[in-house]
Amino acid sequence: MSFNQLKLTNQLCHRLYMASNSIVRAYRELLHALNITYPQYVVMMALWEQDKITIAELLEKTAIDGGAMTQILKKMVDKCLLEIVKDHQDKRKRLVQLTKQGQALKLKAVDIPNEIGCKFESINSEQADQLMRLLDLVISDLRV
Amino acid sequence: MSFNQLKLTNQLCHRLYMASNSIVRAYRELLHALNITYPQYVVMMALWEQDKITIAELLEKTAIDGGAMTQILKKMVDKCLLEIVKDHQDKRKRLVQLTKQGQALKLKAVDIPNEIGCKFESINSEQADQLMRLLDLVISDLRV
DNA sequence: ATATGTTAATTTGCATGCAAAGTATTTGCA
DNA sequence: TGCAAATACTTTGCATGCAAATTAACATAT
Repeated sequence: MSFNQLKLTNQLCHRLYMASNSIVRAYRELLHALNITYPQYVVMMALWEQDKITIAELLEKTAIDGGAMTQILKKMVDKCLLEIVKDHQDKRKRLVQLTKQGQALKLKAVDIPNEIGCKFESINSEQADQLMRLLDLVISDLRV
Repeated sequence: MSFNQLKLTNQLCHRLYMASNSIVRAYRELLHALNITYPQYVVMMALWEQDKITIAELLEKTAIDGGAMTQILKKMVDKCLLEIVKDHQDKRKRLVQLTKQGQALKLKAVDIPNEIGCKFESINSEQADQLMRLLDLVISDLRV
């Protein structure tokens, strides 16, 4: 691998780091009205799609760290967005379930994707698609 | 914008979030031997390229948050990797300068880019280049 | 049936990322 | 000259991300 490519890889990683921070910052602004953070929004998205799933399934869907998830869910319970109930089949497991408030928040969040989409002025549908495919390669390569 | 594209944008953001976390995790492993974190490595990269610059310039180069930078530099001073000296021209400014140890670490870090590069098995040079260009668009669009 | 290993979650400790408030300095302008 | 606005940083408080250690509950092999 050439020197230039080595430098490219380093720069690529730095760009990914910058882009991710930018994304979270952009969402922060929009989510402020809903009083949730980006990781909390990701959790809500997962639950709006499929409610009453185990924490393990939620971890799988969101790719959020397990240790962080415990804290995040705790805060969301405090906000009355969801509740955590025991699984009587397997007492190790716990099920995450939206409250009425949590379900209702979906309506308030309906414009978020559009508002985020509007920020991507210079990226068209094909580029977004391509970017997504490339990111999947990165994620897949880095998965041990 | 169609529903599918809205969903795509959301997924794109999530992928960026996942990819960035994966990158930092991958570096963590490699940087463990050097006893520094990824943001600290980014600071070192900037200083190896140009030493004795102001904190503002370092913020510009690294895209690290100002509040975080103060803490990061403090830890790096504790590790004797760099020192912070006053700028006599403008007493508001402070200059960041590598110590001998900080300079010497460059040699130990010489293989890092290659080791990271090796992890990207399924991405060739052109794809990396393209990914970088797309990320620049994202970063640019999200910059207020 | 019991010891061992595996799973599902939580806890802890450390390092950011970021907004907002605070502290010096320096500039710019009336 | 004098003072408000702009700069360059630091501090504080809150929310993760992650590794490592723990706890509780299943699974399995012997």
